[in-house]
Amino acid sequence: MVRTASKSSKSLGEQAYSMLRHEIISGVYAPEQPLRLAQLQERSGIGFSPLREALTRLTAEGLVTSESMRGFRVAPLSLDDLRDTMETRIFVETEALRRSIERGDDDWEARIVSSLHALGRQNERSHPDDPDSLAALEDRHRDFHVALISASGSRRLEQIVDNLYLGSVRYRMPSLSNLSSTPARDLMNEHGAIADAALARDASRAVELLTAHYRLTADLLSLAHSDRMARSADGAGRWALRTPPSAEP
Amino acid sequence: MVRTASKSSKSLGEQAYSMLRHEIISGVYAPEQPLRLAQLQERSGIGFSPLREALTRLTAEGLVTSESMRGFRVAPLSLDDLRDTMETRIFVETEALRRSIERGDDDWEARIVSSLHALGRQNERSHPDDPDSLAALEDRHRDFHVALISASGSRRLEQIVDNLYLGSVRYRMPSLSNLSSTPARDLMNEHGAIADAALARDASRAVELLTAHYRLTADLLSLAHSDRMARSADGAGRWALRTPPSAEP
DNA sequence: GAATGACAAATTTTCGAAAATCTGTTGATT
DNA sequence: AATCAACAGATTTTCGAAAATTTGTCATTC
Repeated sequence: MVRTASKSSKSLGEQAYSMLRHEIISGVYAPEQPLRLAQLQERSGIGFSPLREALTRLTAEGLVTSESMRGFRVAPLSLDDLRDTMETRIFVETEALRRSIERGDDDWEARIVSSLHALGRQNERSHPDDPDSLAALEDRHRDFHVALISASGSRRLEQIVDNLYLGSVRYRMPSLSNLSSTPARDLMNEHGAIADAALARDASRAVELLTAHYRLTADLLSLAHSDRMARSADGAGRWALRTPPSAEP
Repeated sequence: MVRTASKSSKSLGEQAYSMLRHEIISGVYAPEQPLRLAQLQERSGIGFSPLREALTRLTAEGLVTSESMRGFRVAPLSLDDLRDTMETRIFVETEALRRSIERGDDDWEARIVSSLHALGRQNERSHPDDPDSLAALEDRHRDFHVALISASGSRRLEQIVDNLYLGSVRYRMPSLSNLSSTPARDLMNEHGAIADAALARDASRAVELLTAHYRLTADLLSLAHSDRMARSADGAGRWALRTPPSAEP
């Protein structure tokens, strides 16, 4: 029913993967909601095999859970997991940042400057009501953090960072519109300060700023998340943003 | 052709997954060797769909690589990756160990004692010529290291440890027979010392011992690995241990 | 009324063939 | 000789139906 709308060069499996990944991240499906193959096929026009492949991959990445003969569900969210994820990010990314500051060359500096610039531009351009622009903003945000640690010299560390980012972005998306407009927080300033410290090769300051940045994010997201939990306790405001295809019993 | 030989309660996809995982880890297939569906179907009697699912999952876990319309291959091995993986293990596991020593309760201590004991028993029982006993030894070894950090309080950290273990075990397997019989190394003593320090809540000593343990492992594996690379350069001793089903051009 | 079992519906999982894509070869052309 | 197109064979990817499994219902029994 809903068009797939993607590049034709990728296999259907890849298309299904990016589609589902995007939909889960942006909260189209509620946590723990079953992902039924017939339903997904209906929605996307993609057959069982590619859908299954995508779901298997998402399961391995932690966005989806599966039980042996009972199919797939959107992975749950919890305050504990949010905290754990953010603290682990701090632990891993500060190390990667230290190493990058130690080893970074001109290209690394250039990547930081340019990704920070792109983030700023998208930030001006983005509007809280436009989901596409928010997704783009999220991508720029990710690019910046990737750039910061891109001279760590450890492929493994970078993979871990990427995976942890994926684990945390789900908590951010639904409240991004709130956050970016919160006057109490000037994200661009925080990012700029981190970039400055990194470029000045001031490792301890950069690490300090990055840690504060993530701790603050964690706290704000915790707040937003417990709000949501509270609200979804009464039946009124359900979580799913679009097309809750069939309410759960 | 080759019997599947597994519990019937699991889906074929799961069976295919554990089978392939085991075969790749134990070096049945050479790194970079293409894994052709027809071939795997022949070998296992399992259909395309479950095999594909298993390969997708293994790809997400880093044991297999895939290119869009060219199928799957066994992931490559390299000295750089070995070093990176081991250093990252040190970084992550020492932190997890510190936290476990801080937070561990009676159950944690019991898990350490019992897994160390099981490791010792399997070590006596194992014979270098029996692949099954070596696989069992490897499992006990893993259990012990998992037990050490099992009180870290961070699910994410534990997942990362598990994934890194998977990344490193491939380097160990083929040379396990050499290693365990090397007189220069008394693995059981190393493990015992680590366990003692952990149980005595001596964090810095435990971390020091664990680091030395992994560094030594990394060095020995590096040696074994460059030996293999050198030997496989001339055509004679190919890498694959069993059934190189059809030589690559 | 609770528990049990049998049956029907819904869903996942698997298979085998068809479609799409890649690889290598042959032969014609420049 | 090098380049290229067309073709055949091999391989991956996808589809749709069949098989296996779980879930829900309803009558029967205790």
